[in-house]
Amino acid sequence: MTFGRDRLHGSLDLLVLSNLAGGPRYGYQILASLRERSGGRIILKAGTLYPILHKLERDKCVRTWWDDATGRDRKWYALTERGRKRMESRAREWLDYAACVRGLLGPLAERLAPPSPPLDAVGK
Amino acid sequence: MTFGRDRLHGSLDLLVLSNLAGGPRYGYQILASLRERSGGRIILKAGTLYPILHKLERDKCVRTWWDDATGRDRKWYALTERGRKRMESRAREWLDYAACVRGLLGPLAERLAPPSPPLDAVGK
DNA sequence: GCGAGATATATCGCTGAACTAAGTATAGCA
DNA sequence: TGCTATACTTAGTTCAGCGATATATCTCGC
Repeated sequence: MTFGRDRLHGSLDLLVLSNLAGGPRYGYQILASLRERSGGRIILKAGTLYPILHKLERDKCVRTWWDDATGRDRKWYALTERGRKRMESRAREWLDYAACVRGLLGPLAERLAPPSPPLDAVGK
Repeated sequence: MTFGRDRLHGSLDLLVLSNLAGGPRYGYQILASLRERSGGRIILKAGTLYPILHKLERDKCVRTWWDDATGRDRKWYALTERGRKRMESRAREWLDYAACVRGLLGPLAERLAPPSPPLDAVGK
């Protein structure tokens, strides 16, 4: 199942920021990285990603430069200190909200819970 | 901290459905219930809730009736079987997405993780 | 008995994040 | 020579949640 607009809403910039936390990347690479690392469930369109990157750049959360050394013109993005801070606060908020929803779902969450701890060794 | 529009987006109907899973409620009661059970962090406005309830009603996910026995005119909402099914599928999707994001955040999530299992008895 | 504030529901218009769609341009391969 | 993948950009659309506003009743203090 691929996650749509409703699911992604409000967490996309966090996903992009955290993706850049692994080191500088160029746009197209971020698309592929998110697709792969999500198991093909987060498929961003270019028209969705680039405006986000432009905004992060405007906000000085990423620093950018062009590189055409490989023949291909690529625009690279690297997280700034400001970007790292924003990532952390956005992550904190997101995790907090997720915990809150889980709490509200209560037993329903327990029952459907499978995927959260992938290191669940407790035999059923 | 109260969660804003970006956080709530796409999970509000799930929250409403799951709130109704505890038994029939009327609109104003749902507002109060969500506010309290979230520790004051999910504050819905009437103008947000009622359109959601109307849509759930149109979709036959809730059954409704008016009751003025107490003097107050109240419109009660009860989950239908169809609504219960939608709640489950929406919950499954949400939990799945949350797990996916957690996975993408990786060590960042571990580091900021505190709130997720409130029943954490494992001594530190 | 009268105003203030809580209770209770409804609707309209706005905002902005994410999407669609379309465009530009080059590399590599059949 | 075209087709596909790579790589970035921008203009226009959609629609969920929000703010503002309207209506009406109940309760409490004064």
